[in-house]
Amino acid sequence: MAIPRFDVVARLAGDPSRATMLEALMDGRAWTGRELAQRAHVTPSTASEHLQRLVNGAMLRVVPQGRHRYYRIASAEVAHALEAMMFLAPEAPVNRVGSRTIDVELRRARTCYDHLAGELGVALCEALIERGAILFGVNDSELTASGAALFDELAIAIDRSPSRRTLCRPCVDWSERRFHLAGRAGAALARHAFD
Amino acid sequence: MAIPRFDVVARLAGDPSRATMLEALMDGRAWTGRELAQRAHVTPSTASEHLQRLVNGAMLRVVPQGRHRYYRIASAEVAHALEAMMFLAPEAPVNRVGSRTIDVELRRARTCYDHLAGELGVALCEALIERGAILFGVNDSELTASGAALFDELAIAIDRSPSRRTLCRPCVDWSERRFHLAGRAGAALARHAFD
DNA sequence: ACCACGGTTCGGCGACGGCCGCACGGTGCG
DNA sequence: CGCACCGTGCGGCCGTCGCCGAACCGTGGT
Repeated sequence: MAIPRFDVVARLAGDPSRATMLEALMDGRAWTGRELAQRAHVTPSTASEHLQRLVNGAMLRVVPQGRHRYYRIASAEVAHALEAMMFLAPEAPVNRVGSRTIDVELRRARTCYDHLAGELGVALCEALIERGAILFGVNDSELTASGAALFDELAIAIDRSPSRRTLCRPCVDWSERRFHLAGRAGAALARHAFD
Repeated sequence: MAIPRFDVVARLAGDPSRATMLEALMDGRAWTGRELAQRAHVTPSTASEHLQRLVNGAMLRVVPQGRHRYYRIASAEVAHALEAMMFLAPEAPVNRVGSRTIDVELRRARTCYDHLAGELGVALCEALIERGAILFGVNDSELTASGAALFDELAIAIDRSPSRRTLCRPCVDWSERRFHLAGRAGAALARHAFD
C-alpha cells in the first residue's frame, strides 16, 4: 500500500526557522541563502542546512547564479499547501522592519551590483529580447550583431578590455522573479543610464 | 503586524504518529483514542498526549460519549490542508495485511472528510461540470441555477443553514490529481449516496 | 596570482519531544 | 458495591534535530 506521507512535508514546514524562510519566499520572489538566514535569525551555515532539506523535499528550487544561489518556492502547489495551513494557523505579532516605502521604491528600480534591476531593469531586458538584441539560452547567452549595433547607435560603450567577466548574462531579479541583463553589457547599460 | 504562524500547524501534522492518526480520520468518521493508538502503533497514553495536542491546535474535535471519547477532524479546512500536503508528499510503502486491495479500493472511491473523492468522486464532479451544474472559477465557484434544480430533482438536500462554510468548492484529489466537489454541496451529495 | 565573499560541510553541544510504564480518575455494567 | 475498561497525568529515558563555529570550496573581481 502506498499512501502519501504528508508528515514529511509537514515536518519540513514545521520548523520555525524554515517556516520563516518559506513565508519570506511566499511572494514568489527569489532570495539568497544569506538573506534568508538573516530573516530567520540564524547563521548562514544553519540556513544552508535548512534550505538543502527544503530543496531535497521538493518544496524549494535553487537557481545558481555566479557565487549566489537564489532560492524560490518550487511550485504553486507548495504555495497552496502553505496557504491552506495559514488558514488554520493562529496569528502572532511580528516586529517587521517598517520599510514599506523603501520596499516599493526598491522594487521599482535599483541596481544589482553594477547593472539595472527591479521592474525597470526587467522591462528593459525584455524589450531587448523583443528586439532581438540579446539571446538567453539555457547554458549560453549572447549579444547579437544587431544588439551590438544598437548599443553603438546609442553610444553605449561596452567594456571591451580583456576580462574574465562574461559579456551578456541573465540575472535573476529578486523583486520581479524574472530575468534582467547582467554581464559587461548590463553594466555598460547601467553606466550609460546614470550618465 | 500579525502573520499566521503556519509552522505550529505543520508541526502538529509533522509527527509520524499524529499523521497516521490524522490520515485515519480523513474519511470523516470518528474514532476512539485506543483505536487510533493501535493504528499508530503507540500505547494509549502516548496517543492521548498526541490527541490532546491536536485538539488544542484546533485540528481535531472530541466528542465524549459515555466512557468513550470520539475524535474527529475539526473542520473541512483541516482536511483541505492535509490533502494539499498529500499532493506534495512522496508515497511510501506501508506493510499492512491485505494492503493491495485496500490501496486499489481507496483510489477507486473514498470520502475526503465528508464528501466523495477518488476516481468516483472526480468522475462525478466532472459530470456535474459537463452538465453545467457547477462552475469552478479561479477564486470563486458556484452551484448554478440548473445545478440547484438538479439537486432538487434528485431529492438531495443541501444544508441551507447559515454557515461560514462555502456552498461549492473544488478540492484537489491526491490520488487522481484532479478536482472533486467539496463544500456543503459535496457533503450533501455524499450523504445522499450513503442513504 | 591573490584576495574577497557567498555558500557548504563537519564535529560537537544542548534542548526539545516522543515514548513508555505505572498509577489514578471517571464511567458503565453486572 | 466492586469490577472492567477507556482514558489521562507524571516521571524518566533516549533519540532526534536545530544550532553554532571553524574549516573548506568555488566563483568573481582586482
